[in-house]
Amino acid sequence: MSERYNVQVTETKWQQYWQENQSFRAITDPTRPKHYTLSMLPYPSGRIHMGHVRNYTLGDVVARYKRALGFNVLHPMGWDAFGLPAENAARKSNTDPATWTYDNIKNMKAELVRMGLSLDWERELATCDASYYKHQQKLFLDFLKQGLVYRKEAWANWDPVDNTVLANEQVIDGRGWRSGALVEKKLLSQWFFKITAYSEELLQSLKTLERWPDKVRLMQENWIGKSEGAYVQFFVAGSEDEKIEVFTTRPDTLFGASFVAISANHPFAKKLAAKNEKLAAFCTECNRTGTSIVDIEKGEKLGMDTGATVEHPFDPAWKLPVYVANFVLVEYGTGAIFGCPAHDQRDLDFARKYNLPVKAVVLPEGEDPASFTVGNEAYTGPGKAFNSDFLDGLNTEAAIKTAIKRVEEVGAGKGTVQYRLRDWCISRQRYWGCPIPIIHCDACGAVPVPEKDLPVKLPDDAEIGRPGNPLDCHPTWKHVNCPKCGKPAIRETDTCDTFVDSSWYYARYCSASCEDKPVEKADMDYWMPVDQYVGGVEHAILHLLYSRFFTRAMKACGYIDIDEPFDGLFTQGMICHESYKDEQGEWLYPEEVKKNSDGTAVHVKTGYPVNVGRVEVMSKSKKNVVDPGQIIDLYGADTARLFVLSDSPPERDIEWTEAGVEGCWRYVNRLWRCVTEPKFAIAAPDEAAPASFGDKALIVRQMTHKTIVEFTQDLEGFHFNRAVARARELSNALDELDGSGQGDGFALREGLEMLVRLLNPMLPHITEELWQQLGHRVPLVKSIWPKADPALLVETSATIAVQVNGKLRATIQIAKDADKATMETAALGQEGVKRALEGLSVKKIIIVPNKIVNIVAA
RNA sequence: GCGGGCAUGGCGAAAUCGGUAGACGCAUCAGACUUAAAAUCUGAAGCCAGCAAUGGCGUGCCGGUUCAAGUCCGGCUGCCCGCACCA
Repeated sequence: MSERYNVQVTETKWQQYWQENQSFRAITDPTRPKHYTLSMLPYPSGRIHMGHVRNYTLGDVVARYKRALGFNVLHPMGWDAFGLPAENAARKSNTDPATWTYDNIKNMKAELVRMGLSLDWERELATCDASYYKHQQKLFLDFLKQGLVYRKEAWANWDPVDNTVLANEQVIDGRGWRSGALVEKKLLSQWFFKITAYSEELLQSLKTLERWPDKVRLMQENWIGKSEGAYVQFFVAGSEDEKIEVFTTRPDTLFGASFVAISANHPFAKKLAAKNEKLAAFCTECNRTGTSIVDIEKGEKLGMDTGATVEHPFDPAWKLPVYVANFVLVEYGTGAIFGCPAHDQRDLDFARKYNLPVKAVVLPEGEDPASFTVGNEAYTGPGKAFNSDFLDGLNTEAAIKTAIKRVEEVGAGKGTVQYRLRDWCISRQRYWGCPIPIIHCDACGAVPVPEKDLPVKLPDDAEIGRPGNPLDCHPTWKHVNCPKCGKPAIRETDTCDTFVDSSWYYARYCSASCEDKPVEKADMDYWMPVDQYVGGVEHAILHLLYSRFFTRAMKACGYIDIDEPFDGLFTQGMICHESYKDEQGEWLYPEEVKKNSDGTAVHVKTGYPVNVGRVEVMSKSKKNVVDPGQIIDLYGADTARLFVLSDSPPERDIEWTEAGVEGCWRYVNRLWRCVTEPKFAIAAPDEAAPASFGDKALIVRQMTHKTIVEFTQDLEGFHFNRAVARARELSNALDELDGSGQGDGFALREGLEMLVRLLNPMLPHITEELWQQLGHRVPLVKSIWPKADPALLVETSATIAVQVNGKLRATIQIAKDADKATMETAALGQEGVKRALEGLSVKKIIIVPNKIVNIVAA
């Protein structure tokens, strides 16, 4: 009788072994094929959560599997360590963001180590470390030289009480989250990355990303939002040269125009507002809405007639009213649109509200031009132009071309391509971020910090608690001399958006120890691109798009030769959990809540009732998180890993429940017993296969080899839940052996060894231990992935379903590839089939070899 | 509002080439072992009717194509994610 499985001892033993042997150290070696497995780097919130466990387990399975296939695997980890939560925590507990962040990193690293991840910790980085961000500052300066960085005014959410810029997240129902003050929009001079320089390239290149999910490519395509159309100018009536330019994708509907709408921040609106108090008030009101698109799109569509009119480009005598509208954004297109209510729903709603004409100019197929009208639903589809002068009779596609041609002929605009994608504003008016390396001089303007002066370090004595930007308020930090003229000047006090930090970390891992430049070209050439990137689907657009831009920008600066950083992408589903709020509306952690059997819940300490909220994505801000550390304490890392791999496909969202972990724990123990306490003697490690096998042993061997093939396919295809199910099926099959048949001992050893080897990427600790118990000296971490014996994969018979009128009436066992006549005879001979055919005559028999016989009868 | 996705037993799911719906597991129930419990082992089970054999119904809803639909097509409904200053 061998001992009960001791998780702690085994897991610690192998974690030490890996560390002592540097089993996962990746060394640049151009003679070997490489595989770069990357999981998205975590934000150091303090503790790992189940989403991390899922993400890193998926990545680790890939890394370990690829290592077993013989690849030189790079599998690094780091910390996305700048950001708002550190400032908030600092404010709350009166510490500084750096201490809070580094403490969190220390704790979380210990937890990751306990998960048994095959990471190369030598390459660990933290984005808040000057040794990282000094290179980021260098990249900023390089991009600046390449013309990829510029400065312009942009709107920000402004809290007038706290004197601070608010993130969209900090704007709640139009008010600042702390002060409760009504949020205003404020124009600030900010830094931008010129991502739009690559709009077309970023769009076209999506086609080459074959190992990305279609949905992510589609989302990015829509985000870039290429549209073909025209700029059209509307001259302001009664003015010689003043005009409003609009962009439209539907110039074919110009004859259906009934108004022009401009943004509250359009120059023309500002000019009019200067002389019109009511209009000025309306414009101010428009600017109260937050900067997020959701607020604007969901809010009530409002407009105000400016009293000004413009001339229709095809008929100067035709005058259209000009409105200021809250849904027209100055940063999109030209900040102005023309409204064609009959063929655009938003324009129609607007027209109905303000009693503007609705004139149909596109006739849907099959409609009569005399009777076709638009009610409260705009017709946005294609058709034939009518009521449209020279466009009459043309289909939509031809009408668009003809309209553009005419617009160009009359000098009222030109055909163009437009993208929805906007340049990336990287300025943040916050402390805990990478300082932007610029010095503002009254005489010289914005002067780059000389490279020898990098890094521009954050001061460690900034006051976080006060209103306003801590860097700006710091007594000394921002005061420097201009590098150009030497006169007193002021440092840029904006820091970088944290998306900048995470846009190139994957490249830095490859050259983690390089001190004098961001990356080493030789490392880029060998390791990049990332072969398999794994992360949350919530990053499908921004992070991935920014990283794609960064790679191109780094290429422009000569750091790298590739365009696309991530060759393969897997987006895992998210982990959801119920959320809880106390009576004051404060979020509560699950462990603070006791659930009653009737679904209600109370606070553990106070006993007060708790509101049970929806099941939603686990997030720190909502506290609906579960601590994986406790799971590992109780059951060990292997069980926790198996749990997140079992049951649900990795791309799907899952709801965390306590149930299920126990089942995985039982399986881990069952595996242990199968090897350490076999029901009968298994063959010796080096024993040759017997000359022949009994029926059961043969079936088990076939199953073993089939499992190798299918398990491997499932790993390749990221179907880890199926792979787990197959491993369990093989376990069940091995249990059927009793040692009485010929070759049972051999079949059992073979099956157990394969099981242990296949499960190694998922359960790295226990499988190493069992492999050793099975008498092997070379650990699995240094072993090659198993291969199936083709002779054992040949199938000799098939199970055929027999249907009568599409309903299953019998199944038959028949030799594989039996001919149709044999199948038909066998099918008609079945009792169930005869019964179902009683009183009917056979009309037709459909036979699919090796699959089905369907008898159609009436 | 716009863009993207998902929907199968009490629960997580499998069936990705249109061909036996529910593999594998969780929870449940019954039995074995035990003084007892835990652990372990054996067995049952989609739902409805029936002692059973068996029959009917079943993949969110409505309709279509097909010998055959979870799978393909059209139209809904519900839920989830992203929307540019959360990371």
